[in-house]
Amino acid sequence: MSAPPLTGRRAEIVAAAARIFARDGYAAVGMRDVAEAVGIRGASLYHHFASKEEILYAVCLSVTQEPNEQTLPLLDAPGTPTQRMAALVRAHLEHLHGRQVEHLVALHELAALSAEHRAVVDDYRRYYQRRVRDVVAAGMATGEFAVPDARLAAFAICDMLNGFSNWFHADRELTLEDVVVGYVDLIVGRLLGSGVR
Amino acid sequence: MSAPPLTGRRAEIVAAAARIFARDGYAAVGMRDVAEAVGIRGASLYHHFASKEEILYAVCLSVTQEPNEQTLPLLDAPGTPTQRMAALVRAHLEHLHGRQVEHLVALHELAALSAEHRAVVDDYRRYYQRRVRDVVAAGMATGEFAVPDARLAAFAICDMLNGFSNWFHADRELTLEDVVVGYVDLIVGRLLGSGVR
DNA sequence: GTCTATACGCAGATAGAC
DNA sequence: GTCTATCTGCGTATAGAC
Repeated sequence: MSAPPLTGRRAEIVAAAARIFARDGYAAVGMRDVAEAVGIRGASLYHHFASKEEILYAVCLSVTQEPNEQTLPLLDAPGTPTQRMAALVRAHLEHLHGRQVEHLVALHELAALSAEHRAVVDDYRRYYQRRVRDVVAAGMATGEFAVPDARLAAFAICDMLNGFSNWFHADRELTLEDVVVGYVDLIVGRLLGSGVR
Repeated sequence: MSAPPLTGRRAEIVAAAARIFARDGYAAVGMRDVAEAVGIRGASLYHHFASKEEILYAVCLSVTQEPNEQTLPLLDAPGTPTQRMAALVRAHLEHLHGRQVEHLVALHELAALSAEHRAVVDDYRRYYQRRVRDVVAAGMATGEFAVPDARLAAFAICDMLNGFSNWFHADRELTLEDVVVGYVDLIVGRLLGSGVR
């Protein structure tokens, strides 16, 4: 069902491409640029990928398929909605931090995917959002969360989390841990919280 | 200092281009496509704009320069930080709603701008974010806002607001007014609020 | 698996008439 | 201000040797 994990040369190409796509924009990057970054010639890339778009697709999958398979299970673990949401926020931010350039590409270049690939990526994103909404609703049912509308809260939470990739720079004032602790508090403690701190 | 307002044919071209760029992605759209949408031939566009990138720049300015000039003054109006922030949230969402396709383009296609134009747009965005952070800090000083870090709260707020363009569809369950009321509550009442409702 | 060489289509931009 | 006609360069992708 899901794509095999990337290994060896393919993984190398995808990593290099993500970095360059994120910096210069997908359209401005040539196959020769990607090839140069891994020390081969442009034509050799076609031994590993059928097209430039296939490389972009692999980049996008690494930040949509992976979180669905690795982060979402936290929502099925034992614990209250409050605890599960806090675990999700932490894991989500830590994952984005490890794949920041890939995520930047996925945020900005979805339009360059083929219709088929775009649909796959969109499905992953929609499902993730749906699961977030479901935990919010679960917390509303237990009385832990005091928000009036789970849909709106889920949009707010996902936008906050994903926005991270756009502004975080490891070399500035804030550390990853600062953001994780701060966002767990903002999201679980304040945005959703019932006021009982 | 600021660009003259768009009028007549130029405005028509920018509006049509924004719609098509938002739907198909800047790179996938040809000058001939933009021209067709306003009922002229591709070459005729060059009477109005020097290049395709200049059209994109005009689109981006309409959702960065405009909010800075029209929405930010609300932060200088009389009233408490709570009141001023609530006014900003409403005005921001209403502005985005009126320029949704332009904003989608600005969110996704910044990489296609020239370095000079990109710098101008980035400056507008940074300044807006800075002003939001300053109101948050002002509310912290008066004790109205109970967040521990103004920077983090400002990122959260801006990402929530701007994310709106990505998911709002006028023909779905939520109306613009639903979102405005809901987000004023989430941001001013809950995220920032001191608990006194 | 990587190379050299090249095909070739597309899209941005120009020239110049009306 | 808009047109027709055209140039031109660039970048994906292929062919085929090593």
